[in-house]
Amino acid sequence: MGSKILDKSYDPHQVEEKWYRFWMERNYFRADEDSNHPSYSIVIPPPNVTGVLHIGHALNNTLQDILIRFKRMESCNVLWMPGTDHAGIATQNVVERQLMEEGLDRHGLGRDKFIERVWKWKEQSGGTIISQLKKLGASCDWSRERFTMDEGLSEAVREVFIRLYQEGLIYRSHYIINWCPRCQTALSDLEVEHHDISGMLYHLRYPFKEGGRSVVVATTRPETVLGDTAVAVHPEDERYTVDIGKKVILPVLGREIPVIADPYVDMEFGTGCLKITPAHDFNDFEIGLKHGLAQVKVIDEEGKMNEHAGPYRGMDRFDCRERIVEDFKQDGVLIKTEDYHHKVGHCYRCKTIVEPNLSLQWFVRTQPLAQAAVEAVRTGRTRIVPELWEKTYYEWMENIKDWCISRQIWWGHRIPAWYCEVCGAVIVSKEEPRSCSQCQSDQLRQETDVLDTWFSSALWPFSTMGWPEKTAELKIFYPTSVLVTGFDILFFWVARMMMMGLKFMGDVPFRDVYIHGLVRDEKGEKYSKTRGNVVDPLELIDRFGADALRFTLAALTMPGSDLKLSESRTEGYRHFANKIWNASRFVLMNLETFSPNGMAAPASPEEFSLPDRWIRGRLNQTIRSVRKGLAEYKFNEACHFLYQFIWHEFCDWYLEMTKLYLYREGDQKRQDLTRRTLSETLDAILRLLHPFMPFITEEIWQQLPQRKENESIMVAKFPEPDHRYDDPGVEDEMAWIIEVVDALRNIRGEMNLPPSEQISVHIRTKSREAERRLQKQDSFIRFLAQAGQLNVGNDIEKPLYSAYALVRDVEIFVPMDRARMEEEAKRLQKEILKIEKESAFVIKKLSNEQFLLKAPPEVVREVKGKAIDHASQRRKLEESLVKVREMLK
RNA sequence: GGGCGCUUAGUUCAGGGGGAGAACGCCUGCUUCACACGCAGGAAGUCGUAGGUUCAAAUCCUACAGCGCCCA
Repeated sequence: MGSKILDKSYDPHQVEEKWYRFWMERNYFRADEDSNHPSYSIVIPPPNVTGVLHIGHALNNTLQDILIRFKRMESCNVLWMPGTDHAGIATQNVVERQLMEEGLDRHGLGRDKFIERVWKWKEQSGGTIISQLKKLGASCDWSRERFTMDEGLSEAVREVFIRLYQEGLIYRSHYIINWCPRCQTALSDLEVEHHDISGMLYHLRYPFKEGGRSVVVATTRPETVLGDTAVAVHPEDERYTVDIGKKVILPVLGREIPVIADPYVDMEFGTGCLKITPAHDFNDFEIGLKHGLAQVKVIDEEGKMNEHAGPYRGMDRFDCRERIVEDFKQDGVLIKTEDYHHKVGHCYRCKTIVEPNLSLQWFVRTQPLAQAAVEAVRTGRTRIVPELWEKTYYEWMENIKDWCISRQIWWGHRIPAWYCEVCGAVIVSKEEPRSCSQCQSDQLRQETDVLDTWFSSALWPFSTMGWPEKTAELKIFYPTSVLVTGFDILFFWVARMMMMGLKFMGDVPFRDVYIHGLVRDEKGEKYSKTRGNVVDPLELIDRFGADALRFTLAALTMPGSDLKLSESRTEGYRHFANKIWNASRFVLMNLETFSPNGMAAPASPEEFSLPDRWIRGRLNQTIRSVRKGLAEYKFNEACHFLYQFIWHEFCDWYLEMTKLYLYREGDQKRQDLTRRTLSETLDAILRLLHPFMPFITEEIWQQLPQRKENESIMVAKFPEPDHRYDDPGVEDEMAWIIEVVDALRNIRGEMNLPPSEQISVHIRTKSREAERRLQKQDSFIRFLAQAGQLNVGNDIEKPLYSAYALVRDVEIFVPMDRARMEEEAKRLQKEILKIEKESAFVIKKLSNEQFLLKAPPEVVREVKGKAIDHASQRRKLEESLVKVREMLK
C-alpha cells in the first residue's frame, strides 16, 4: 500500500542506469545450465572489437533484446551469448595507425611485439561497444562474454582447420585472388566491393608475327598488356577463323603470344578480340588454365610493376597505365580511346582498388559444405524470415566458389601449418610439431598467414559454447533459437555458420534466421561518415531515452525492408513514454488507498462495470496481437498494437471513464472494482511493454501496490489473455457509446462550442435496445461529451434550433442558438455529400445483375443493407437540412 | 548483363480482391483536478502509368517508367 506519486514527467536519466545495475546485481541475465525450463538462445552477431555502437547495432540488439526479454518472461531458460570478434584487418589497421603516430611501424616492432601491442590496445579500448550495449538495455549474459581470439575459441579454430584439412576440404594452392596492395593481404571474394568507375576503354593494336595485318583488342587496363599471354577470339567468329593458332607480337616487350579460340569471348564487345592476362584477371585466369597458358605476373604485392614489366619496372600500377598509354600513342599501338563506365573491385576495409593477383593461398573447398547448408533450408530445418531471402541464399550457395581463408596480416588466428625446410613437407597440426613427419628434420617454419576473421566467426554458435568440449551449454542451447542479423552479412556470416554448424555439430546453428533491414536517414540515404549524416545512438538515448529509441527502432522494423529513421519519430515515442508515465501516475494516485490483497476477486466478470469489462477485453486482444507479432517477427505490428491500445484505448477512453466512478458517482464497491481493473490493466500493460521499453516499465512497476518486494518486472510473467473477458456484447456496447460520444464531440468541434459550455442532448430512437443502453450509460455519455442532460424517447421532437447527427439507429439533437444554424447547414451539407458518395457506389453495384448473380450472397446482403441504411440516413439528413434552411430564410 | 524489391495523405510507412489506415506534420478550439511530451475537433489520397483476369482490382497477372539493393 501507499505508492509513491510520480513526478510530472518522465526523466530517463534518473532511471536507466539504476535499473540496469539492479538487474545485473541480481544476475537476471544469466543463463542456467542446470535449468529444466525450455531453453531459448541467441548468439549475438559479434561486433568488431574496434567498433563503436552505431545505429545498426542499436537496431540489431534491440530486436534481440525484445525477443530475449519476452522469452525470459515466458519462463524460458534464456541465453543471449555476447561477445566481439577480433576483426583482423580493421584492428591491425587501428594499431598500425597508432604506431605511425609514434613514428613506429609493425615491421620495426616485429610480429610478437606487435601482437602484444594489439592485445594491450584491446584491453584498453577494445570493446567499448559492450558498455554501449548496456546503455541500450541489452540483457546479454555478460558472464559468458566471448572474444574470437579467446583461448577456447582459438582452439575451436585450430580443430576445425585440421579436420577440414585432413578431409581435403582445406587446401593450399597457387590461384588468382583479390589482393589489397594497401592492406598487403589477400581478400575473399566477399571482401571486395564493386563500385562504378568512369574510366577509359583503350583499343590497342597487336601486329601479327607474320606481318601485314594486326588484331585490335580493347582493355580498361593497358598496363596488363605486359602480362598478356594470349589473344582470344570466339571460335565461331568468322572474322578471325583464319587467325586462330597464329602468333601476334606483344607491344613494348615484343613477346610472341598465340591467338586462341574460346567461347567465353563476347563477339559483340569491341572488336571481338580479348587480350588474356591470366595473372591479373579472374576470367583470364580460367581461360589460361583451360588453354595451358603461361601466367606472367607483372604487378607485385605493393601494386608496383615488377621485373617482368620491362621498362616499367618499379612504377606504380596507375602511373604505369598513364605512361604506357603515352608510349602506345607514340608507337601507333593505341588506335582509339573511349569513355567507359565499369565496375571495379575495392577493398571493403580501405577502399583501395584491389589487384587480382596470382598467389599461393589457403582455401576452403566450399561446395560439399554448401550442399548440406542448402538442404537444411530447403527442408525447413532452418527457416529464413522473411522468406524472400531464401532465394538469395540458394542463389549464392549454389554458385559458391572456394573460399580464400589466408590473410597476410599478423593479427588473427595463425594457420596451424608448418613447412619442413629440408624436405618441403607441409605439417598441419593442433600443437607445434617438434620434427618433420616425413624426414624427421627439426627445421620447421610455421606458416605466417592468419585466417580470415570470418573463419572464426563461422564457428561462433558453437565455439562460444565451449566446442570442441562436450559442454552442458552446447547440449542445452545448440542449435540456437534464432539468429538476428542484417542481410549485408548473409553470405559473409550466416551462410558460413550454416556450413560449419552442420559439418561440426551435425545440426543447423539456428532454427530461425531473422533478417532485418538497414537503418537509413530520413532521406533514405545510408549513414556514412563521408556523407556526414551519422546519428549516434548514444546521443539519441541521451536526448530521448533508451526506451524511446528502442521503441522507434522496433516500430520501424518491418520484415523485408530498410527503415528510415527520423528524429521526429523518436521524439514521438518519447512522448509515448511520457504518456505511459502520466497514465501510471494517474493510476497510482488512485491506488493510494487501495489494497489489492484486501479484497476477494469478483466471482464473475459481470460484477465489473462496462468500461472495466471493455478494457479487459481490449487488453486480451492486444496481448494476442503482441504475441502474434513477436512470434512472427513483426515488430512493427507489435508496436503498433501496443501504441494504439495504450494511448487510444486505455488512456483516451478507459482512464477518462474511470474518473466518473472515482471522482463523481461511484460507490465504494464500484470504486474498488475500478481500482482493481486500473491496477491489473496497468500491470499487464507494463509487462506487455517491458521487452520493448525495459527501463520505464521497471521504474513504474516497482511502484505498483500488488508487486512483491524484491521482484522485478524482468522476471514477471508475460501477460496471457483472460478468456472470461472476451465478450462481443460488451465490445459492441462500448463501440456504440464511443460512436455516440464522437458524434456529440463532432458537433461541439464543428459548431465551435467551447468545452466550458454545457450542451443538452435529445435522442430519438425506435430501438428498445438503444434506449436501454442510453439509459444505462447515460452518465458516461454525459460525462464524456460534457452534456448537462440527456433526453431519450421514441417520440422526441427536433428542437427548433439544433444540430443533428445520426448514429446507427438513433437520431441526436443538440439544441443551440439560431446564430449557429448557418454552420449547421454547412455541416449537414458535408454529411450528405459523404453519404451521397457512398450510396452512389452501392447503387451502382446493385444495378449490376452480374454482381447479384455471382457475388457471394453475404456480400450482396451486406451491400443491400448498406443501400437501405444510406437511403434512410440521407433522407433524414436532407429533411434536417431543409428545416434548417427554412429557418434561415 | 542476371536476380530481387519498392512506388498508397505534405512526410515516413502499414494494409493486401467487396471503394483507404497509422504516426508525424498542418488547420481550429481548449491552463477540463495523469499528461501542453497534453485534450477535443478538422482538412488532406483518380493507392506510379497502360493493359488484362474478375460480378468486383489499390490489392492478382502482364508490360512499361522511375527508384533502390544484391550478384557478375
